[in-house]
Amino acid sequence: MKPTDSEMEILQILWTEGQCSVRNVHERLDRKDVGYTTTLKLMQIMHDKGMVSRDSSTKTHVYKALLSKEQTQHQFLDKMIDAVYNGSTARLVMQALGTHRASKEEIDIIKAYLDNLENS
Amino acid sequence: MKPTDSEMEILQILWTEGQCSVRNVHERLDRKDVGYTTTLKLMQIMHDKGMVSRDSSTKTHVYKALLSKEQTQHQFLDKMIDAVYNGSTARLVMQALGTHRASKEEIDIIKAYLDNLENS
DNA sequence: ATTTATCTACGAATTTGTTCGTAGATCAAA
DNA sequence: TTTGATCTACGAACAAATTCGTAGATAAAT
Repeated sequence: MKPTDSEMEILQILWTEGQCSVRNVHERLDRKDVGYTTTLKLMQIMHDKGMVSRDSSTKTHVYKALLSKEQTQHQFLDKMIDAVYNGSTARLVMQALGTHRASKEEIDIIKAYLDNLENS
Repeated sequence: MKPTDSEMEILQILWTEGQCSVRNVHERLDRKDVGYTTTLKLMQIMHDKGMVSRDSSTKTHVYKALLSKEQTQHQFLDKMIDAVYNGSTARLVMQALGTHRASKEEIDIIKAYLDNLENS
């Protein structure tokens, strides 16, 4: 099940924070200001869908992401490469590097990574 | 204006084919079988939105993409890097390379590309 | 000329995602 | 123990995207 855009924003927060109350997430949600109950509802839906777990032993429930960050990102990437780049990873990579001007450090990291890939 | 998923599928076809009738697109649209009029309606909407041009001088109208392929891909990539990778291009690139095992040729192309980037 | 196939236009149903208001529970503070 | 702040639950409004059915035009085939 593919997370929606809003769900993705929430997952991002949960992945970095580890665990969060609704208010916690709501405060970190910088996007266009939206009511608190909207965030609440979204997270309830995510719980229904099984994307997050919920500890409801206290009044303020605590949520954790159940979807793996890597797997979810991977899933998005797959879809993107397929839908937008007709299956060519290289084309995506080059466009990403070309238009998003990575820093020298980043480039070096990537080169090292590539060397490693080639030698295995 | 950001194309929806369905619109993106149609744009892909238009980009590769150059120009298409609705039936043309409909036949190349492999996804879950959907009625012909659905495809028609989608393309009409895309025309309303200004994403495609339409030659209606003949009974069977002929459509062309108006959105640039590169620009649209770029736009998607931006959003993806931001929403899914917290803004880190390097992370996206490495995950793309890690899980989509590019060929040696592709890797070499990318390395050359990186060298070029660094020397400018 | 009539039938048949194919096309467009378009309203409307459906589905999915987002938003909020309200009601009731819980807890802390006055 | 009453008040006020904060929480959850949930129905419902709203919005956007997708789907299809039907009607009418057009062109080709019989």
